[in-house]
Amino acid sequence: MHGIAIGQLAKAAATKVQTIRYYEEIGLIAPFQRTEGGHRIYGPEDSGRLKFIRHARELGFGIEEIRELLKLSDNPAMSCSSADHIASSHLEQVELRITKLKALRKELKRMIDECAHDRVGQCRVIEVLSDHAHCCGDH
Amino acid sequence: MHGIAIGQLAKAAATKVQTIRYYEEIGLIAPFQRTEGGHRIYGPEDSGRLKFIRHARELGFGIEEIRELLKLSDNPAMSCSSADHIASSHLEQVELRITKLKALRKELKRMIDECAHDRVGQCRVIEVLSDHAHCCGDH
DNA sequence: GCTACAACCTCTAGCCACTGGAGATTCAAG
DNA sequence: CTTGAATCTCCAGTGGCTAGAGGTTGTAGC
Repeated sequence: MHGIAIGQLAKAAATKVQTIRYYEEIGLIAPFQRTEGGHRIYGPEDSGRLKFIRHARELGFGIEEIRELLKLSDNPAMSCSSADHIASSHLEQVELRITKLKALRKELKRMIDECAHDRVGQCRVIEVLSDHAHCCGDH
Repeated sequence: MHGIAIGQLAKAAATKVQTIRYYEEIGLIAPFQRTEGGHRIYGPEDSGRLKFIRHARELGFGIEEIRELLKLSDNPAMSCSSADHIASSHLEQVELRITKLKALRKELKRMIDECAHDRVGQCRVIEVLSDHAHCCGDH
């Protein structure tokens, strides 16, 4: 019996066993075979596929985006522009999140810096949270 | 009957009605009274409380953090250092997220920039995702 | 062949912070 | 008194896993 068990696959891609079963459930990856007793058996190419998935997840791609990217990766003759499009719009989202988080950081810093009192009654943190008008940002 | 209905409260704090009921369920905010028919009636101070919650959520605080902040806000005589601590550690988390997102952005940009081919077979996006070794970051 | 025991199986439920919908009831205006 | 908007409760779903119960299989050593 050539092939590896789910535990080995998990270790190879630094994933949890349950996560792999979950990916199977949603149709991202499937064992090419089962043992008589029902244990999953994976081929070596599955390790690459799972790493692909994990890597894309680390880069923040959603499951549907990954499903699309996998389809592209499975068909090397297809146009590259789809992959490019997915990645580009994902980049946009990331840019947006960075911008928002920076504004947030500014707000938090200001809030904390100005809190030099020892009673909550004069606490800037509480005060700023209580009244949106204290904000400088536009959230 | 003085007091406002849940719909008005929702409008005042730019929240959905269901969200307010959810906050009640988890013990963040409660109507001071109900009508005979069971409709919730809120006092004017509830609007401030809800805005406080929403504002803290916008700033990325989790529910448990907000629960703590509300407790502090309800007791103005308490020490300010707790609020400061919550806000500071939250700021740390934000800093961390920004750092990670910036690394991610770099990765994505490089991936997209290098993709100047028209077949997926030569697509950098797919290639980078397939092999972690292509990454410059440390994720 | 037998015994341990690790690894695997399926199924269910939980996480966070909501959001949406079904179907019934209540409130306020005219 | 009628209409219709607003509210009520209860249940299910989102995304991307993660954890656990309770049972079965695979494998190594004797």
